[in-house]
Amino acid sequence: MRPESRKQEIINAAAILFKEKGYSAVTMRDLAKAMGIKAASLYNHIQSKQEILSTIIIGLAEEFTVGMNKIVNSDENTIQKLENIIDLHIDVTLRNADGLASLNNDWMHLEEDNLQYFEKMRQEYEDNFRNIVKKGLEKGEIKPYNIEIMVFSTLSTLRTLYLWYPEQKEIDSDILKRDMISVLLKGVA
Amino acid sequence: MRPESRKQEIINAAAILFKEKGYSAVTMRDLAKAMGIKAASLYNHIQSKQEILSTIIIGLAEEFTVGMNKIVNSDENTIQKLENIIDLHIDVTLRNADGLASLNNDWMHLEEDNLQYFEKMRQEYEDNFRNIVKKGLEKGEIKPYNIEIMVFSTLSTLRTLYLWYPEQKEIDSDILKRDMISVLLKGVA
DNA sequence: AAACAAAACTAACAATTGTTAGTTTGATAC
DNA sequence: GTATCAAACTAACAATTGTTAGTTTTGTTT
Repeated sequence: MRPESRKQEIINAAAILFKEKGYSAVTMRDLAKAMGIKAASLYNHIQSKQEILSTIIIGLAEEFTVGMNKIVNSDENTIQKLENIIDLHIDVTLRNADGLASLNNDWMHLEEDNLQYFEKMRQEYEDNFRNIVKKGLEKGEIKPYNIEIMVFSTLSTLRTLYLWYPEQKEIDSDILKRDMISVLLKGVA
Repeated sequence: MRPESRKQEIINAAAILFKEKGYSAVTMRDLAKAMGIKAASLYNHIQSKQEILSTIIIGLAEEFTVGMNKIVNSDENTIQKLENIIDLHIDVTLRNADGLASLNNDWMHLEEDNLQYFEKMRQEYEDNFRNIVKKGLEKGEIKPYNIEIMVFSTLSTLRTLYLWYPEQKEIDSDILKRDMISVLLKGVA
């Protein structure tokens, strides 16, 4: 286990606090206390509170963008693509559940350039998702319900995984993937 | 349309701002500006910023509690009960989408008594939901997937409706209910 | 027109915010 | 043992925060 840089330790601690109270409610003094140092000392490692937030969010957003592009450019069928998207979300969630809280709830506190960059990535991600569902519907691979409702319900479940999965210590990640695919694609009734 | 009290107007304006930036990032001066008055004038109508938050959240939480209790105590079968829960969420979302943002994202900023009260209601709501699914599974009315995954995926979709539905002006609420029930209960594949 | 209440205002407060400047500590390298 | 450098510290700042006190405006009722 290679030792993390002090900067990364600070970012990890911040992600936990941001998850608990949100970016705006966490002060640099809160973060310093969590690290066992004084607030001013944080600035030996980071440039600003904003830098912490953008590091967390932009990194994750780029992970999703890269993952989605691979899936879009593959030659698998619709169902397999949807399964791979579910996989992607579960993988990222297992690796950085805390950061996903910021991605989901605090992206609007990003400043100018990063905010635009983030919104562009999110838009493209949703468009890619929507197009996969649309093509699957045309090819008859999935049922003819309203596209927006299918996209929304699937995406909102995957986006909220970070809140729920870390609590469920009993469930193995492979079992989660299997049952998640079943529930999202085949329904419960 | 009976004229709303000034207090209620302030609470509605606050809910919109809380939805956009979160409770902690909205200042009383922001809220005053949205109302076209000065911050100090707000205090002729409300007691504190905290009172605004708790009014929004506790009211909604009680609506869900009352609605869920009616469903639990009805003698309908599992699928019908799940349909009624979907209905409940859609109804509340249509009536107060802005307030639901606070319920979902800012409940942790409630203070002592209200925080405990809220957490108790949320716990009981989730327990009721889980028990309905569990009973349906025992009676063979729904498929034998992992209960937590079914509860979580359904609930996360319903809880996030507020983010999405107000944007979809094309979709009629009855059609939404029908397709939502289809997607959540019968799957897409 | 006088009285009253509702709702706005100005001015200020004490506390907290992110951040900077300058200094001290502690370990490693020479 | 001295130089070096990362990483901590103390002290302070200007701005912003929720809120209070006291006053003026506005509109309605008598």
